[in-house]
Amino acid sequence: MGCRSCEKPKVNYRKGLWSPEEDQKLRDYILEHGHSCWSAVPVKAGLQRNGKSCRLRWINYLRPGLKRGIFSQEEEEIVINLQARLGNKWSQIAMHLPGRTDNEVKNYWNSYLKKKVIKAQGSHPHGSATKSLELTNKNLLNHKETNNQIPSSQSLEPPELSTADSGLSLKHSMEFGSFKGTTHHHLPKVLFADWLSVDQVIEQGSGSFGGAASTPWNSNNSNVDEVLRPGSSEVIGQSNSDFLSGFGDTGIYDELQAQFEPVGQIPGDAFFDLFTMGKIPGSLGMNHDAIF
DNA sequence: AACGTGGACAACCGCCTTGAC
DNA sequence: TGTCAAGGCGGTTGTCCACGT
Repeated sequence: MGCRSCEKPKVNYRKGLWSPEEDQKLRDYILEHGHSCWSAVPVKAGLQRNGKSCRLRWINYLRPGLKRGIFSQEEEEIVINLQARLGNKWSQIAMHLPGRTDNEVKNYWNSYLKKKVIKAQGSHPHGSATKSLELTNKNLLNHKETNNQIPSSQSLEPPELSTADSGLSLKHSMEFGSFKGTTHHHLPKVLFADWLSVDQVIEQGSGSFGGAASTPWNSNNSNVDEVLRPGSSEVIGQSNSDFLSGFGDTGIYDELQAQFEPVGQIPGDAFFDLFTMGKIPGSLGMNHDAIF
């Protein structure tokens, strides 16, 4: 872990929100060089941030494959269930939710799900397991029975095919009729990663895409590929492990880079309205299905 | 229209773990 | 084997924005 070869110039690190320009610099740098040493990234990328901040920004916001916006019913149930079993092990919980970060899961829990669970417990004061949780476990059991893909209480490792499962669930959640009503009232955010044509990347970079093609998430399983392929789902076949970390094949990333645009640069009125099939920026094309 | 309030989310802080030296 | 620095993670805080008064 330690990287003593890294230079550590004393810098007055910038704090606070990241500007689009900073995002651009960080993304450009990582796409070209990877991040073998986070402490070196800000220096080499020309950022007045510390390495930790860069890492966090990349993982939580810039990393390809991230899914933003409203949690689906299935995702919500997984969070509730795993939180009940694991406690606040957000990174572990996030492993079961492809495209979600621990920070996002944590925020969602703290701002919404926790209250929901407490409320459910309040309305069902008898028994530790609330009706909602019972339902959750039941649903998860059903998933497991049918797909054998949902984390069991015995194995808290990310299930090999959980992306496929989530993919199915998420696909289901995309159906208008099943769209979950939550307290969220924001329009879905669209990130640069969301319109990344990942299948193209995977196909072109098979085996060389930062090891992505050999991850359990998408290896040896055509179902995963089928489910996660743009057009059928919304996330790319990546786990929440550091995506693209330490890669060296810049050819692929040139391709990626050409497709990326930072979210901060998206005109506010240019969001693709999934539900009304409304406006879509011409530059985006339809090869991104990741709206949420 | 102005102000206050609360929710959502981004980012920071601090601790722990890991690995190089 | 001990020390140190980077990475990882969970808790907390800060900021922005929508909504109500």
